[in-house]
Amino acid sequence: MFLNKRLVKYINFAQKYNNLAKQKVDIDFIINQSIKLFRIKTYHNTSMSDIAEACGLLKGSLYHYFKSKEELMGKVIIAVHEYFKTEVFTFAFKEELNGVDRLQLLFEAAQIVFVNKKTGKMYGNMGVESAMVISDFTPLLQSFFNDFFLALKHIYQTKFEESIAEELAERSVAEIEGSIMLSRIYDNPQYIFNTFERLIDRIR
Amino acid sequence: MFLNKRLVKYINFAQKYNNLAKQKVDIDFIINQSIKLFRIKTYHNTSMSDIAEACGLLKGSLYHYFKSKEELMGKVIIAVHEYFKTEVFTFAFKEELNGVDRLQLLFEAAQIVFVNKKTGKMYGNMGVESAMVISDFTPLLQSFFNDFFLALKHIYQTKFEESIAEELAERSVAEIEGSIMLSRIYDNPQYIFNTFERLIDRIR
Amino acid sequence: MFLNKRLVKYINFAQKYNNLAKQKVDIDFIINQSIKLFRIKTYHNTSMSDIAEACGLLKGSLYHYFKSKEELMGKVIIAVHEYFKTEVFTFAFKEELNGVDRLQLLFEAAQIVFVNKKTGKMYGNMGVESAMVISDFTPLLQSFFNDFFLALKHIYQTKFEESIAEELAERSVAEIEGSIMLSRIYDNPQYIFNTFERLIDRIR
Amino acid sequence: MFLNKRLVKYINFAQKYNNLAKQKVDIDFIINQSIKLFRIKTYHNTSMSDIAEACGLLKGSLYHYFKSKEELMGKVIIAVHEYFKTEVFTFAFKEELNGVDRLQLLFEAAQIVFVNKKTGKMYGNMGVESAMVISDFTPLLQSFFNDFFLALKHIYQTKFEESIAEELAERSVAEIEGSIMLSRIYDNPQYIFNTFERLIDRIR
DNA sequence: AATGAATGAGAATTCATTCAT
DNA sequence: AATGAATGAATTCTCATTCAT
Repeated sequence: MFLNKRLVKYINFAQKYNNLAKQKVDIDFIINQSIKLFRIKTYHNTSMSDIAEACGLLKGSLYHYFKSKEELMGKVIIAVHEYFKTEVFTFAFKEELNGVDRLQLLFEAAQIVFVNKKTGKMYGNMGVESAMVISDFTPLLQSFFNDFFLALKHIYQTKFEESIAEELAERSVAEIEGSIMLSRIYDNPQYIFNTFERLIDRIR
Repeated sequence: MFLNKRLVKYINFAQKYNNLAKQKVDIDFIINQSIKLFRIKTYHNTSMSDIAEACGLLKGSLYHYFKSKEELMGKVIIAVHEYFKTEVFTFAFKEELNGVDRLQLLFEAAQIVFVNKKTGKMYGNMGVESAMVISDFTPLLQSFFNDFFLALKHIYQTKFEESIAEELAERSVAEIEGSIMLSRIYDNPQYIFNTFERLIDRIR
Repeated sequence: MFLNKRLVKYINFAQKYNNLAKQKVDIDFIINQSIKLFRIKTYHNTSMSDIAEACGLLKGSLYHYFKSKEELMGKVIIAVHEYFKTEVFTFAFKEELNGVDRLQLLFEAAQIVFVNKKTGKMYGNMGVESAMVISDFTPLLQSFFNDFFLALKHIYQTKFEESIAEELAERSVAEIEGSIMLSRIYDNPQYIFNTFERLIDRIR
Repeated sequence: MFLNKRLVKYINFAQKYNNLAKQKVDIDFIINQSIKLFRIKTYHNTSMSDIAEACGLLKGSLYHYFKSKEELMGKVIIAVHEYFKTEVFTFAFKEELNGVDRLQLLFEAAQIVFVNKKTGKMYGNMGVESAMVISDFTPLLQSFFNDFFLALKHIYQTKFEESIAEELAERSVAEIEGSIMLSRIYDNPQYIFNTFERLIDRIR
C-alpha cells in the first residue's frame, strides 16, 4: 500500500464526516424504507436495488445488514408485528377503559395503517398479501394473528365468557381481514369501516 | 351458401377430427395446468418453463396460446371465476330449494376448491392471493367478488329484505375470505368450516 | 380414413370456393406485401408472421413459396430491381428524347419510389439500407447499381464522350444515393430534389 | 470544507487507484468493443452476449453500464460522432491552413475509418447503416451530419460566399456518403478515393 | 460499514422454421 | 397449397448475491 497511514486516517475521518451529513442508516431505517416500498410495489416487484436506493445506499451494502432479501422481509414482518403490538393491539389491554372504547381505539389505530387519512383512499399492498405468497413466512404471520386474536379475545372477555369471546375473536379477525381484502380489491375503504362499525355495535 | 347443412356438419366434424389428431394440448389444458402450478407455487414462482413442462410443451409454444404470462394469468382468473359460476354460485339460484339448503350446497362446493378431501389439508396458494398482488387483475377480481356477493345476497333474500340481504352478503363474503386466509396461514381448514357453519346457523 | 370420397370431394370444393373469395395469393403478391412491410418496418423488424398476415396467410404457408426469409428478401430486391428497370431506368434508353428530357423523366419516376406524393414526406426505409446490412445480398445490390450506372451513363453519352460519361454517372449515382440518405435522416425530401435539379442543370 | 486541497487530491488519487484495481472494464472499453463488433456484424446481428464476451464480461454485467442495448447503441453513435469531431472535422477549422490542405487532411483522416490501410479493403458495416435502420437514432445521426456539413461549409467559405459554400457542402456530404455506400457494396474503396479527389480538385 | 463491479442463473419473449394433416 | 401447432435456439433483460478493495 502506497498510501501512508496519516493519509488513511484523514480519509477515514473524511468518510465519517460525509456519513454524518447523510441520513443515518441503520437496520430500522432500512426496514422502514422497505415497508414503504413493499406496500407500494409488492415484495416481488421491489428489488434490493430499489431498497438500497431508498436508503441512500448501494445494493451490496444491504448485505451488511441482512444476509438475504428473505431475511429482510422476515424482519419487515416482525417490525410490522411489533408496530401493531405497541400501537394497535395495546389498546385491548387498557383495563381502565370499557370494551367498547378499547375496540374503538384499537380500530382507529388499525385504520391508520390501511387508509390514507388525507386522501381517504386505501394504501397499497400490505405485507400480508406479499407474505402469504411466500410460505416461509407463515410462522411469522401465525404469530401476528395469534396476537391479533388474543387482543380481540381480551376485549370480548369484558362482556362474554371465554369460549364465546374466543369464537367472537376468531370471527372478528376473519371479518376484518376479509374486509381489508375487499377494500383493497374495490379500492374503497368502506368495507373496513362497515366491519369496524358492525363489530363495535355487536359488543355494545 | 351452396353447401347444405349436412355437409357443413361433416366438415366441422372432419376439422375437429383433424385437430384432435394433431393437437397436443389445447388452451383449457394449459389453463388447468397453470391453475395447478399457481396454486402450489404462486404466480411469481411459476415460470413459463414450468407451465410448458407441465403441458408437455416447450416454452415458446405457449406463446401460440397466450401472448404473455400476464394474459395467461388473466385467463386463469377468468377460468376460476367461470368454475365458481357454474359449480358453486349456481346453487344460489336453485329456486326449488330453501335458503339453508342452497347455502349448504354452495359451501360444500366451495370447500372442494380449498380443502383436499383426501388429506383434509388446505390446498396451496390460490390464484386470488397471487392476483391481488398484481394490480392489473383487480377488475377480474372485482367481477369475481361481484358474483360471489350476488349469489349470497340472492340466498339471503329468501329470508330477508333486500337491504339486509345485501349487508349480510357483504359480511359473509368478508368472513369467508378472511377465514380462508386464516385457514391457509394456520394450514388448518377448521376456520373455513367454522365460518360456513356459523353462516348456515345464522340464516336458520 | 373414415371420410368417404364423396365428402372429401365436397370439402375440397368448398375450400376452393373459399379461396376464390380470398385475395389471390401468388409469389408476386407476397413479394409486394413484403416490400411494403420492409419499407415501413425494416427487414429485421418484419417477421414472417407479419408478412403472412399481410398476405392473408399463415406463417407456415410462406414456406411453400420461399424456403427462407433470406430467399424472400432476395426476391424482394430482385423485384425492386425489376421495377426500376422497367419503370425508371427505361427512360434512359428512349432514344427519341434528348438527354435532359430522359434524365428528367427518369428522376420523376424515381421520386415516386421515395417520396409520398400525397404527403410530400419521405417513405420509410428502402430495401437498400436493409439489404446493405446483410452481406449476402451484395451481389444483388451490385447488379442493381450496375444498371443504375449504365442508365445514367447512357444518358450522359448523349452529350459527352464515354470516359466522361462514366465518371459523371458514377458521381451521379453517389450523389443521388447520398442525398436519399440525407433526405431520410432529416425526413425531408428536399435533398433529393436539390440533387435531381442540380444533375439536370449540369447536363444542360 | 475542512479538508485541505492537497488532501482532496490525495483522496481522489486513492479512489482512482482503487477503481483501477478492481475494475475489469470501463464504459469506453465496452463502447469501443461494441463499435468493432457493430462494424463487422451489424447492430442486429451483434448480441449483448457477443459484446460481453468481447469485453471479458458476462451478459448481465453490461447492464451496469447501459440499461439497454439501444442505450449502448446510442452511446456508440455518440462516441463515433465524438471521434469525428476531434479527429476528422477538426481539420476544417485549422485556420492557419488553406482550404485545399484542410480538405485533404480531413479526407485523409476520414479514410482511416472506412478503409483498412494494411489490406486496402473496406472495413465492414459502419454504425451509420445500422443506425439508419432504427428510427430512434435519427436525432443522433442528424447531429452527426450537421457537424459534417458545418465542417465542409467552413472550408468552402475560404473560397466561396456563404450560400455557395452551403450548397457545395450539402452536395459534398451527399457525394461522400453515396460513394461510401458504393465502396461498401462493391467492396472497393476506389469510389471514396475518386470522390475525395474530385472534391479536392473542385475547390482548387 | 460501504462500495460497486461482477457474477450467474434464470426469466420472459421472439421468431424462423418444420411437419403431420 | 394451406394449416397452425410445435420446435428450439437465441435474445434481451433482471436481480439476488458475492467479494475485493
